[in-house]
Formats: sequence, structure tokens, C-alpha cells
Amino acid sequence: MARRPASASATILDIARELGVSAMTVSRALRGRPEVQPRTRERVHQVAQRLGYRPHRWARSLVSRRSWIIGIVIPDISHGYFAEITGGVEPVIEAAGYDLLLCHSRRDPERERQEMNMLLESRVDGLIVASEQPDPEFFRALLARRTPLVLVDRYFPGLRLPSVRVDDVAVGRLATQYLLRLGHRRIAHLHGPALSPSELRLRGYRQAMRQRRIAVPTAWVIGGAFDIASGAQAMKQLLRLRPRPTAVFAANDPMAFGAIQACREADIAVPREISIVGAGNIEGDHHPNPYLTTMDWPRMELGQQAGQLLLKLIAQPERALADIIYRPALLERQSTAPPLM
Amino acid sequence: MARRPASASATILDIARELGVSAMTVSRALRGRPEVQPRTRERVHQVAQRLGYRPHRWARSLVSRRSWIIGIVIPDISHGYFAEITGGVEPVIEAAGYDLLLCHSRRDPERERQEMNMLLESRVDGLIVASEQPDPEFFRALLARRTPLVLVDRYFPGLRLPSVRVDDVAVGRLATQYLLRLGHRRIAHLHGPALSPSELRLRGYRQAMRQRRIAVPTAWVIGGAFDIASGAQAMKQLLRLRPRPTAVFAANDPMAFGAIQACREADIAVPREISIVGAGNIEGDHHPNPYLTTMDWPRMELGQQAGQLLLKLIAQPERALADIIYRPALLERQSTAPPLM
DNA sequence: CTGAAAGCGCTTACAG
DNA sequence: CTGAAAGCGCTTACAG
Repeated sequence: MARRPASASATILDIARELGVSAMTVSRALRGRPEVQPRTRERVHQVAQRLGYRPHRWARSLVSRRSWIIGIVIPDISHGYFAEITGGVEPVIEAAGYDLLLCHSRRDPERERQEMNMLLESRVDGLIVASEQPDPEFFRALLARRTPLVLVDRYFPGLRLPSVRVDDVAVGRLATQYLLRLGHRRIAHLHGPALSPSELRLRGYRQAMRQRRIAVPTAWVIGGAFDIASGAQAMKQLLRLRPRPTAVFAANDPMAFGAIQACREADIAVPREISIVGAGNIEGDHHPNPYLTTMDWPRMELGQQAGQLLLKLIAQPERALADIIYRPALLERQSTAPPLM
Repeated sequence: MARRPASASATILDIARELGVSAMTVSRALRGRPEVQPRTRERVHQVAQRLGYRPHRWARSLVSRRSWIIGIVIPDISHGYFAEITGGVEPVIEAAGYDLLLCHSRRDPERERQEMNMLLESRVDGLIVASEQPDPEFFRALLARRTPLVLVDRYFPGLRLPSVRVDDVAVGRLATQYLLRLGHRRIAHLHGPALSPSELRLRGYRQAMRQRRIAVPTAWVIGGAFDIASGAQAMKQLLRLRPRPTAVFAANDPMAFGAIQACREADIAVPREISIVGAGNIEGDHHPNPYLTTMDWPRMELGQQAGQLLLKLIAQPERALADIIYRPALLERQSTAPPLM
């Protein structure tokens, strides 16, 4: 009777012994299977309640070969953009009976791989990843495991992994075309890290400039890390150029915030002296001054679609699924204006 | 040979069979136990690598009776305050070999209980919780399970659960005393939800007012939900009062942001016409205009201490642990000034 | 409607 | 240094 320590939780067998039935009957009753007599089921639940019984999730998943867990790996939990995507995934997969295991890589590719390995060792039933891997090697190796996996926000050209994202080339092109329409010519670009969104937004920027036959000097494209600090840093460099750019397309909103901050510190008026466009629309309720003009697309929906795609993939692992690519839209606010004459 | 489907992962037995050794030897080699011959170990690792072997975390924890997982439940992942606390917990428990399972209640007590139950069924080795339960019943029932648990940011008077938090009475008292020192008398309070931080900050506010023999009319204390929207809503009510309060202590920073927003919309200058103090110092890099005067305490350290307390509790479950209570400090910035004469 | 048997993938505890 | 046995808590698959 007292072989286990007092602190150990009750098992299905404890309940079975108390009632003089088999473990199977208890198991069935607890899962609400119809084959159990209503009276038996009632008694099982009563004893379970009294003993504070909790099913052992891992014992269950070990034998049923399903963990009912979806893993999600994002770069940063406190980043509004990824929080919104996660907020979209959650209800979709929870409605299907899964729990979400949320991990963040803190923008460290090595840590991301560790988290992914942890999730694989946890035998998650599926994965949603906004990867920070600069190259696709890790994911290529993963393909052999056949763990259902959906990429979100980013993707790897050439890898057969379904992805849900925005059309990043369009993000760069539309932002730049808008600045051109305002009359700007000296348009710089704050480039992000070596991930598909940065690379494609840069490509869109270059496309728009080329269409207007504007040559882009090397100094107009400055790299950053998708965060406020590097945006400010990059902007400081741009402000030293002569002639100075009159407009900047920043690869994402945090970098745009940093850019505005740098301008403020240098006493350069936004948008009067310099226009700034971001991407991602993540300000939420904290509008900086001036409100940022930015590229917008539905983050919550991105997460929902990623969740649904993953559920399909879990149901039919061999099915070929098309990428889902959202169209971005310009959100014109107060950080942009025509150039000074 | 081909009894399992092709997609199933390799097991310890697959490796053992390939090498003609026992599963035990493989298990020991994989865990880096010293009893294994270096050559055997090497071969085990090679085969494991080739088969893409990943240990099955739950099979392992089922038998070793440790999950090596710490669960953390916070109200909101995208809230900077809780993100910082989580950021403090993580390195501490990871250094001890645990992984963090991060859950958020979305400020819904019912959902919080579901998440907690999920974590208990996952047999986490310990729990850190910033609870949204309005009453302690759920946690009282939990005590019998003896799962090591540390409360963070909040606590339940009367329950023997260790907690790591700020001295919330001091938060309210110091903020209010500061406004009094500036010369304010009509000081209102934006109260939060029915959780220990709100209740205690309110108590501190009342203490400070009583010390100065200032009666607090009912209309000066308005309830909110710790978020921007309810802060703005509450502020609108305050602005209708005659005579109008000249200062406001908001129970947390989001409510203070909302209050500033409401003032801006009503064309009332902060801090010239009305002073506003928040609590929590969560602005990060998004400083609203004007920068918020607020109460500050170390969030990251709060998380670290919670992690360390939990590790102690896991090592010695019966040990009685004292609460850790941080002292808050005033962070004087630009949203406060003496009242107009 | 109920149960005995087998086993999920691993480790503990013991024997050699 | 290596292994056979037993078992963690549960469910699957079969038999009655």
C-alpha cells in the first residue's frame, strides 16, 4: 500500500484497486469512452476526484504515440510581431486538441537548434518555426524525420517545407515606390539580418529603384539586426552622408523606431527633413512621435493559417502543401512627407 | 526489421541490435556514463548519429520520475514586465539542467487553471506562477500535490507558498508621497484588478494620504484592468471631476500610458496640468511623450530569485522558505511636476 | 460491458 | 565493463 512515497500522484491502478475493477475500465471511464457503464464511470470519477488523480500525460503519449503537443519556435516572445502570430496559432491548434509548447531562440541560431532538438526529443506532433538559421542545413537534415513542420514569416528557398508569410519583395517594393511617388530620390535602406524577409525586402527596394533608373550607392544600404539599437546605429551613419538621403525604408519597425530616435537626437525633423517607412506595423498602442508610416499585413491570420496548414500536414503527412503568401499594404501615417525643395 | 513505419524514430534498441550490444550499454553510452568502454561509446555515438537517434524524453522521464521541466505561467507573454521576469528565470533553471515550459493565461483565471492542470499532467518538476486567480482556492487544493511551486509578482496571504515580489505597499506609498512632496493634494488612483499588487498598492496610496490627513473621496479611486484601454477609460472619468485631481498614481505603467493618452485627447497637458506616476518601469525603448515617471524594481532579478528559490524547493521539498521582497524606487522623469497655483 | 496480456522507450537496481 | 529482469503509467488490440 505504501510503497510509493506520499508525494507520488495517484495512478489509474490506485483507482482500480479501490473500486475492485481493472485498470482498463478506469482508463476507459476517464477518457469518457461509451463502453463503460454509467454507474461505473460515475464511481471512477468520484474516486479520481478524491485522490486528486491527474492522468500522466507522457505515459499516455508513450503508448498512444501522440504527444498532442505542437511546438512553436519564435525569435523573441516579447516582440509584438511574433506575439501576434503566436496568438493566431494558439486557438486554432487548441481547438484541435493540441497544446502549444512555446520556445524562443532569442535570435540565436545555435539556441534555436537546441530548442528544436528539445522539441523533437519531446516528440511534438508538429512544429511551427520562425527560424533564425542563416542557412537551411539544419532544416534539410530535419526533413528525414518527417515531423510535420510549417515555417512562418521566413522560409528557405529550395527546401520543401510549407511556409506562411508575407510577400517580402512586395513589402520592399511598395514601401520604396511610395517614397518615390512622394518625390524622393535619395532613398536609403536599413537592411536586416541574413534571413529571407530582409533579403527579399532589399530585393524589392532595389527593384523599385532600378525601375526609376536610380543607382543605389553602396553607402545607402546599411545592415542591422532587426532591433531598435541597430536601427539607431545605422541611421547615424546615414546622417553623415553628403548629400544626405531624404528618405529611409527600414526593413522592420524596430529599426525604424531606432532611426527616428537617432534623428531626434541629431535634431533632424521627421518627416520634414527625412521620411521614414517601417515594416510590420507592430507599434500597438505605443505610438512614438511621429506615428510611423509602415507596411502592414495580418499577423494574427498568418498564425492561424500556419496552424491550419500544420493540422493538415499532421492529418496527411505526405501531402504537398502550397505556401500561403499574404499581400502587404501601405499604412500611411506621419513619419513620411515629400522632400524639401 | 520493418515492423515499425518508416517514419518512426530510431530507438536505443535499434542501435543496440546494430552493434550487437545490450540496450543498457547503449543507454549508458548515450548518457555519457563512465562505465562504458571508450571504443564502445564511440561506436554507439556513430550509429546514433547515422540513424538520427533522439532520446525519447518522456520514456526517459517516465522511468526516472523526473521531467526536467519547469513550468511558468504568466498573464501575458507580450507584456514587457513578464517577459523580463521570464528572462530572469530562464538562465537560472537552464543552468541547472531544466527546460522551461512557458504558458500564458491571457489574464483569464479559468484558462490559467487549465494551463496549470496541463503542466501538472505533464509532471513538471516545479512551477513558477504569476497568478491571476482572484481567490486562493485553486492553489490551496494544489498544496496537497506537493509540486514545488513559487509565486512571482503576486501572492496569496495565508497560503504557505513562497513568493518573490516587490513590496507593493511601498510602491503605492512612495509614489503617493512623492506626489504629495511636489505639492499635490487632489491625488487620484487608478486601481487594478483584484490581485495582490493592486490591493497593496491601493493600501500604500491610502496610507500616504491618511498620514497627511487628506480624505480620499470615493470618486478618486477608479478600477481598471492593468491595461492601456482601461487606464484611458478611467482617466476620462477622472477628468470630469470638479475640482479636477492634479495628480494620478496609476497602479501600473500600461494604465499610466492610457491615462496620458486620455489627457492628450482631452487636450490637457501632462505634466503641466496633471501629473501621472506609473509603476513597473516597462516602457523599454518606446518612450511615450512625456517620459513616464514610475516606480521601479528589478524584474530580471525577480525572475532569477524565483528560479533559485524553486531549485531549492526541488532539492528540499519540505524546507520552509522565506518570501523575497524587493524594495521599489522612484524613477523621476517627465510626467510629473508641481501643481499649478 | 469488462479484463488479461503485451508493450510504448527508456532507466533503475541488481547480478556477474 | 556488460547485461537480463523488472517496471514507470498508461493504451492498444484482442478475447470473452
